[in-house]
Amino acid sequence: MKTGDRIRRRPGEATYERIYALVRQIPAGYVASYGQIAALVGRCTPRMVGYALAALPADSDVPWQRVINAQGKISPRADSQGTARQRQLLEAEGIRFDAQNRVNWRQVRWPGPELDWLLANGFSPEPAWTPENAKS
DNA sequence: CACGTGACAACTC
DNA sequence: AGAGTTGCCACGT
Repeated sequence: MKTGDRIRRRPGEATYERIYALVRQIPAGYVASYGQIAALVGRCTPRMVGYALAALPADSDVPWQRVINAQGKISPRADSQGTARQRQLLEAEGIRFDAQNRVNWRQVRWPGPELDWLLANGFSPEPAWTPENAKS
């Protein structure tokens, strides 16, 4: 170990790629929060998840629309049309929004990947916390 | 409920 | 090679 090794990450596995790998596991009909993804990735902030998703190319195979904020709402961003598109994609997958434009977390929250998948892909078996849990 | 605070990697010159 | 730019959040008070 040299003095610059703050974060141990596997060679070739950039943080963004790990975020993408995780988001790819979210099945249609479920959504995850930025904080939930961040907790699974480890050494990652919810904001970074947003950064990573914002950097995705349009033709990406990552289901970015399945990640929303802890309030259960679609995060506003620069391109307002993108927000509408995200909602459209989610509704096509069966996600319902209430009058406040929020989803019902208890119904559609992604439980997370299988334990063996986590282990096989170098993720921590137990996420420290999720924002939704921390509040309650 | 509104506000301020915390905290990061990838890309582009 | 290094500095500057960019970008979809959560929490406590």
